[in-house]
Amino acid sequence: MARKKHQPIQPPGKEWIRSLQNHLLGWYDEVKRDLPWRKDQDPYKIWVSEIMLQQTRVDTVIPYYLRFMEKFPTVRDLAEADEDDVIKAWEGLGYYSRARNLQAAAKEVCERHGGVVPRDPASISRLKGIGPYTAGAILSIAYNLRVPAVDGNVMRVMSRWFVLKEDVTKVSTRRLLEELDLALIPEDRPGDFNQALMELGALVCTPIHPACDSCPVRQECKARALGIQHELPVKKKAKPPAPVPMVVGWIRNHGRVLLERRPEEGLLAGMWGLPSLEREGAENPVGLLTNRLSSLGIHLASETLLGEVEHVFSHRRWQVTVIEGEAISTESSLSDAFRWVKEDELEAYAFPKVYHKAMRLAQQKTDKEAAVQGRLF
DNA sequence: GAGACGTGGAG
DNA sequence: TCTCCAAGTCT
Repeated sequence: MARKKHQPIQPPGKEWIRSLQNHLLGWYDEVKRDLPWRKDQDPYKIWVSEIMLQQTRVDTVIPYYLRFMEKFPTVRDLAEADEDDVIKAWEGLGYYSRARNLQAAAKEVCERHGGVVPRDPASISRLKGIGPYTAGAILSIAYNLRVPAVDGNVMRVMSRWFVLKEDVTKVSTRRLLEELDLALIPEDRPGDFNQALMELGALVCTPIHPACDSCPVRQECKARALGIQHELPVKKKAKPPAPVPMVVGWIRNHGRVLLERRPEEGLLAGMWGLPSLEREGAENPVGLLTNRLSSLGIHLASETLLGEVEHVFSHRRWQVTVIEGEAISTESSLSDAFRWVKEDELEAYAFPKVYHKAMRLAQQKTDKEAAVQGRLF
């Protein structure tokens, strides 16, 4: 069969593997970080931590993880929770589909697996949000099964060990590395070995300035021997986020603020925010928003252009014009996507970052106005 | 395979 | 300011 051809890799010998395992595990035993999800091998805890850690730094995850485990200590607590509470616990972490998928998978585990995280690759991989890396991580760390868990750290470290110049953003490269990684995992400590590999990537074999001089496996590293560790891994550059002009409204009436729920699909799916819409570059943002609101039966007594905030997503750059307005009346019936909420009850909602920025701007300006008024009276 | 999907920190 | 990234998955 015609398979895509990869750069040939010398299969490592038994001696080399043995030495690598000893150096890496010895180092890990000495310096591994004392992380909250490393206190035991509860598969649920490992699972939650691995989902949170997807594309997210350890330091960012820790406080979220602690709060999440306090709120949802077992897979059953999570399965039975209100979705809004789960999303609220995820507020600010990003990639919110992770939270929805995690809860959906928790329900699945309770209904079809008796509340026990499945321990076979096929079953666990069927759960929402669990891909090849996370499946491998949970199975090896929680159940000590000998399976690869290849993430960005592992790909970086291994591409340096073996001077692999394949583009690591390709699926085929990840699969090649999984094969190679499997040959390296010791029989007795698969979970520790996988974690040690990632720990090395996080603490020593870093993307920019790898600390080769203090690396426990520097003798095993081919890139280091050739002095080309900085050139690896090879990775295709991501496109910069495209600018998108937006209008967002801070619309009030008798101490309440108008909220809008975003569509179930796409960016910030299903989350609450301020009423917002895309605009073409040249359009008048104030008119655009007031038109939209009046089509909902919401008419404004006054409106003010407050300013701009910017928020960068991984693939989009929102350039947000923030407008403040006072609604005349709110008695018309709103669709489910809209809701008037008292200002002191806003904290019950899970807002993505971009709306917090817009709200901060609005409240700053509003406070300033109030201060001026206060001086006048 | 390529693009969607968040956020914050570092250099 | 800008670029790259951080324990990826889904469509």
